[in-house]
Amino acid sequence: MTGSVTLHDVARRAGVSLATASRALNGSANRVVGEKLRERVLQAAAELRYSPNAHAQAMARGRTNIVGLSLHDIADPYFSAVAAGVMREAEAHGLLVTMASTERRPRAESDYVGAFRRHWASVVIVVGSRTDDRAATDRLADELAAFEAEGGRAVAVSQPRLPVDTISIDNHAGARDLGQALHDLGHRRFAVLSGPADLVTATERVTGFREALARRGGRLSPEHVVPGPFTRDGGYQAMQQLLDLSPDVSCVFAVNDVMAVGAMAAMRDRGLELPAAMAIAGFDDIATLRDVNPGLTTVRIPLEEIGALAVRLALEDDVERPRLRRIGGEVVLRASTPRIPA
Amino acid sequence: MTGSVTLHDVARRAGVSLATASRALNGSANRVVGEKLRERVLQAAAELRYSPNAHAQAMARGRTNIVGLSLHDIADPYFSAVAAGVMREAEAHGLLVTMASTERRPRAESDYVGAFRRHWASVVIVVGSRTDDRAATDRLADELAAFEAEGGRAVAVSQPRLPVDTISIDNHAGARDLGQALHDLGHRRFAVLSGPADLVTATERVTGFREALARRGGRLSPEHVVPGPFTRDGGYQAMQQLLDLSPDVSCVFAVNDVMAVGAMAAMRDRGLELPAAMAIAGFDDIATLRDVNPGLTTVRIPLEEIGALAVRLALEDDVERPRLRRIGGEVVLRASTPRIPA
DNA sequence: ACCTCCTTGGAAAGCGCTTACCGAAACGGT
DNA sequence: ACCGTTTCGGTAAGCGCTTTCCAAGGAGGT
Repeated sequence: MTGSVTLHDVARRAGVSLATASRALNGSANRVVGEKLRERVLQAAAELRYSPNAHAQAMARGRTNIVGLSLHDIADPYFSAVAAGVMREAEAHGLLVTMASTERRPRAESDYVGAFRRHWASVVIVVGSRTDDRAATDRLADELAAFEAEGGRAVAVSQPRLPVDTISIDNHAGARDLGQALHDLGHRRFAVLSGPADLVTATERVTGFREALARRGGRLSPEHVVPGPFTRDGGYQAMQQLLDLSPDVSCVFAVNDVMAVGAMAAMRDRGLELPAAMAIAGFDDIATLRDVNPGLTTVRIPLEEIGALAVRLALEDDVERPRLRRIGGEVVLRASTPRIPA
Repeated sequence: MTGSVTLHDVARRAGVSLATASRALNGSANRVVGEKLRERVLQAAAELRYSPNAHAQAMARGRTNIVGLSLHDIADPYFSAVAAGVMREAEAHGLLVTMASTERRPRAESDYVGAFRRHWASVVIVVGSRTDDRAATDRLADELAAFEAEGGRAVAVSQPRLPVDTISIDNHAGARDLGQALHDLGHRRFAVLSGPADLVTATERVTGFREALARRGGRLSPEHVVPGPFTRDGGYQAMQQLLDLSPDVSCVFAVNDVMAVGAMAAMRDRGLELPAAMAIAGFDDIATLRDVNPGLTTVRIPLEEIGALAVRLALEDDVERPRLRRIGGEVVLRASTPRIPA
């Protein structure tokens, strides 16, 4: 990096000192620069295409306007929706978002928080389901604590048990409501594509669903719970496995929309008619998937709003932390789960 | 920000000078620190949970490991796919990605490049279709030039006419190939949902498509070209408009997949059977939409690979710039465009 | 006319780090 | 035993900016 014009150059060209130039440019509080001088400085800056060095400013001021955002995979519409909310809100506050994809590697999350710490980010947001990996969670908790100890603000999304403000998606209640709604539609014989066993988000959805069935005297036999990756292909394969058992099932709950779409593809590839052959439901209400055919029954989570909320929580002053915000979901019934005639 | 431990603290605790501590920690080139001293420093750093201040390093080194990425809307799967590629490649090179959503505001792009410039980003990538807004394009070109003059590397994706390395998606050829393929399937009466008139990406796709028809002696009458926003809802509305004319059309080309899905929804809402009533094709081959029903015929663009390529181009040394890379698309025929019996 | 107070510009001290440059010690060759 | 080389630690000079402290000058009061 070379040839960049510094404040020094601006000051010289305007014939003033560095101090005056600095004050003229950021209109520093409780100090006023004379009108004509300020004019001169502004003009000089414009002529030179001066652009302040953010790092120098960060050093001198001791803080930055950076939001660090860590998520699993930006190509996943779940995360990109949250990211969109974060960015929208950050932009409204003049903050810049630095983002990292962990690709679900357990250690990456804490590594990235470390990177954000090194950058003196003012806010760090980690979004992504907690896993059972105890060591990784501890490391992350440590790193976040260190970050906050240095004056930063951290918010976790859907990762409870971290020592910071947390936005928790009520997977249990959402799945329970969904289960009840499906039961009310007349379904009795269920299967679940349950995702990875060590993903808390996935297991909460399974247990919530199971609870709903239990309440109504229903059942969910173990062979009807098929684990697999949390992805489209995971849903596809799990569904194939399920179909290989040719089970007596009228309705399948895939623990997220992307998996549900994979499952639908698997059914079609077997020549099964949807939704006649089997009803199917997902979770999340991913925007891009609202037009699949038949329309996918799901639980709507306000993902973008959650991202924005995370930023707002981080920016609030004079509150006691950590806080916990619980976000509920809303069942959305669509054509993929038709009513079963009594 | 306060209470952070500095290199000074580490040096003192290890009983060495700043220089030695610094050298021990980043194993600076051509200078070796004695084994036991290095050990001592590393241990002191670990004990204190030392985390170097990235801004101080940036200042002292005169460069950073930041990639600035500007795109229209991260929630749009097109952009999130490109972003995923950028992040994957950036991570492989130890770079951190700072991202900004312009929400399609013409000025935002240059503003953000300015912000990246202030941060001494080593790489800036701008992705998003160019519009006809001449003033905005000029400003952006200026800002990018200034950025490169200061030693940064910039890459534009699908925005030709910028004075930097450019990855250009061959919309024209892709749409032309698609048009030919559809013609070969037996379609003759076409309509196009053409997107915004000032979006070059959209207009290139329209003209490419039109060219294909012309070559085969086909036609595309003006009333069968319906403009509208580049979004799902834009596709929905444009399709409604088209259907209101109850035109004699057998195949509709929506200039991107998201619009095509909106168009499919509009058809369904009118009770039309897909694909029997009308064939439909899109563009991009968005991964999340590969499982819609009926499968959407489209032109596959390697979006993620394009993002990764952008980073690689920026990092290449000793090449003459600016360069232009043209990326072609590949027609993918699916069930949404059945063959018409002769 | 003198003094005080306020306004406003400048000098300089950092912010935390890297990296010449310098000097001391250790080593080997003769 | 002496001198020329290495080796390796320390000193200090920045990197570009903000901000405190100081000083100079002008306004206003008596």
